[in-house]
Amino acid sequence: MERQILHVDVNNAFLSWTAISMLKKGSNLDIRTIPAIIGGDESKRRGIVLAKSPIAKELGIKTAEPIYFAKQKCPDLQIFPSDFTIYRHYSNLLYQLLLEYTEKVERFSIDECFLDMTDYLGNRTIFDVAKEISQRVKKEFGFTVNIGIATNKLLAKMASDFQKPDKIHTLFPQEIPTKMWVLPVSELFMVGKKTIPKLERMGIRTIGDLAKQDKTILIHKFGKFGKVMWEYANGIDASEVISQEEEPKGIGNSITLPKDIQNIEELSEVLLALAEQVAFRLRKQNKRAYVVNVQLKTKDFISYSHQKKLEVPTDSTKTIGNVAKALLQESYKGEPIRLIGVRVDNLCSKKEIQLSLFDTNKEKQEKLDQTIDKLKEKYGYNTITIAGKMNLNDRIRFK
DNA sequence: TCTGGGGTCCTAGGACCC
DNA sequence: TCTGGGGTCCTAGGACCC
Repeated sequence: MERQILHVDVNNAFLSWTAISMLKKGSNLDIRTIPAIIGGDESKRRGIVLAKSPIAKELGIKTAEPIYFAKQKCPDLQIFPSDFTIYRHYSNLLYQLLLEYTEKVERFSIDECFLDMTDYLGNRTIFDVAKEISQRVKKEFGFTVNIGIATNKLLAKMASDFQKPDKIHTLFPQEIPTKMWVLPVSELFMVGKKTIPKLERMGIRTIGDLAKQDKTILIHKFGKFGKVMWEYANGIDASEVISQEEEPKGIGNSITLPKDIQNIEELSEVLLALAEQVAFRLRKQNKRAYVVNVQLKTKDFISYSHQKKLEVPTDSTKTIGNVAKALLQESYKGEPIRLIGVRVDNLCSKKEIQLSLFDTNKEKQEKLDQTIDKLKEKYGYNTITIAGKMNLNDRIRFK
């Protein structure tokens, strides 16, 4: 039996959500109607485009490009900062609305959901449901979505990407040649900027070219990824809509420094602050981590990382901080650093750990962490900080 | 020209074991 | 002298997504 899948994608999510939030606060300017973007802070060297208005798009401005470039394309571009508290709010509203139609809703990202409507249609058609969702979102929340209708997630996602905004598209198997194969191969999900030239050299320009390419050649050249690409090009995707929120596999915190830092003591300070946040989030999830990883990016945009697997998984601020510091000392080559980050991986849930008993020092540390966490929950994240971070807050902004 | 931050998954090579 | 093959674990790096 063919499945009935919807992909709901918020149009210009960050910009639309910022727009309606501004309107609600009494602004009489709808930034969706002017050349505008949501962007990072250029003075802090985080100046990239996160979302763009339709007019900005017409002027050739692209998501993730430097704001510097965007301004050259449009000198009177209006730039607004991002606010994830607002985005989470609207994302949740949308999610709750979608749950009224089926319990099988997958939150694919902050602004995209998949719905498996197969067993939830009753006497309605999938088109009725898509239309109703589209109209209700617009009327009840004030933003628009694109909806893709198909028999699997990949096709539904490709469909929602067709013409925007505020559109419903289908991509049924018989429509693949006329609607999908004609598109440039770069439009296919998972075909990124490194793969495009490789395919180009093989004479593959459209998704159709890729679909008709010999699968074994692709597998030989790209391994597993070749198989996936070929299947996607042919509209094959058996993956299920995962309604259950998946457990995180790792937690990271990184920052582009407002200025390059070449001093290991200063880098250590930043690292400890980042580690503190990672440990806090880890404990909030009731998890512990086996692997601690430190990532560095030089002023020349060369990235490298160093990691260590622990004998015993940890959620302790002190342990993660100390390991991270040691990793930094082992790997830092002395160049000016643009970005520094800490992440933890190989997580396990707290329950499944056999506690090493009689470790009074560790117990003390745990109690301290718990106390701090409670204060953070109650009074805000920056209430209590590790020594040395206080003066750092002036230089860096934390989430 | 200037280039975020959060993730996931895959691969390749070396260490080590039997 | 000449010197296996397979498996697992760990690390580093790279590709992709939003």
